[in-house]
Amino acid sequence: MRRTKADTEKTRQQILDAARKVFAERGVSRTSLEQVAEAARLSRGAIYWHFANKIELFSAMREQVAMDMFERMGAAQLGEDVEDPLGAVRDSILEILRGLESDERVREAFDILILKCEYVGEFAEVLARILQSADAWTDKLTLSYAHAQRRGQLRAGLNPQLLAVESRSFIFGLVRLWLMDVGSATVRPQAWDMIDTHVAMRRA
Amino acid sequence: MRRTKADTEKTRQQILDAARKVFAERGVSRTSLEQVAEAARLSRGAIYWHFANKIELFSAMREQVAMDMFERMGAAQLGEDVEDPLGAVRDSILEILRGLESDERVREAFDILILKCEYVGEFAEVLARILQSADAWTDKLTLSYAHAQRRGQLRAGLNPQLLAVESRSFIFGLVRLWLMDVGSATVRPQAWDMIDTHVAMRRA
DNA sequence: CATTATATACAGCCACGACTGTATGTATCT
DNA sequence: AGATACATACAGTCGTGGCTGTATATAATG
Repeated sequence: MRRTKADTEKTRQQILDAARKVFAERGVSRTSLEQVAEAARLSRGAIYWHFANKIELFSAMREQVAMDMFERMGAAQLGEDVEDPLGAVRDSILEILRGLESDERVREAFDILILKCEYVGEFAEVLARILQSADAWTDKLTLSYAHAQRRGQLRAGLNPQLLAVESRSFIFGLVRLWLMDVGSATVRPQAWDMIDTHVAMRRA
Repeated sequence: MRRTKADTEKTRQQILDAARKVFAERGVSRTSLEQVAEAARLSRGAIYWHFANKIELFSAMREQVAMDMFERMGAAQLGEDVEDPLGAVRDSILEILRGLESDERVREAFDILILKCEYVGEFAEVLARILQSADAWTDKLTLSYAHAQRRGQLRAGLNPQLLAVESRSFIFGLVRLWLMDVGSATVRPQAWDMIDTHVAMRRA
């Protein structure tokens, strides 16, 4: 059966895709590697060959999507001293929402990370990494707000650093509520307007 | 050994307290009822007498703390047409943070609900209830913002309803980040100032 | 270039422990 | 005596990790 290196990589990707799917459906802890194998139309042997155990699989899945999002966010000129820093902030936030709405992989991954995973034991380390990349993003936000302040775009009496962490909190909560609101009752229809309001309040 | 009804109720409370503790330590799914029993210095028989299974125990634990928080929040005059509606909003939000910092039971419960639980299967229903009570709180926020608008306290061009859901998102995110920030590195020291900033931006 | 040796990439089996739910035993209260 | 409030014993299920088997790719060798 075994063929080329490309096939091996394809198998690995199959496993990652299947894991994301099953994790999102059944939650991480309730998912057995047998179930992942079945979804990938492989055996547990294949999974154990590519990943040492469930956490390594989980981490790999997470990092892959994180890289995707990182690229996506990089498109917005967050942190750079552009003409309209607040516009960059807005674009950056909107990009997250766009990822949630358009990309199923992103949606599933966020769903797992926020609602279908218990951050305990080995998983606690994953939490630290999430916080870490969130910090990096916050630093960029701070820069953009500082630039906005220098350019007189910012409302008086506001601290760029505080604005950044406030924005981060808002977005964390927005994503969580967006995911919780599966019935599209209250959060999802208003998400875009919320972001506009969020940024508008910062304007001078 | 166990005689009066008060003793029975005490046993029940012991179980709930032990469950909260162990859930927070090991996560809900990794916690066996045997471990809860051990922490409560009882046997599994006692747990199965008071609760049908793990979910019922979990739900009971959650509802108890939710009631506590509900009372606590009721103290602030949120939704009422008071002299300073924005102050009521601020007080209400601060009360949450105060609960997190002062009451270990609240802290543990939020920790479980936000970071140590997978909302899958039977637990998905719990999520719906959380969203529900969050909606109720959002309605009160909307009222307060509307009152603020009528009293000219609100900045021009803002929609009370949008402000309310934006606030809700902010708080959800704040609580989550506060819990994630166990090293008290970035979030916790700035939490209070963030809330002040959050409300200040709404002021006319 | 053909053959051989070895590493790779899985599939399948098995032993073990952990947890659940229930059934039964028992002491205390009413 | 009956109901209550537990403790204990038991059976059944499920997941893990390790081990074995094996077919194929890749590298070494002559």
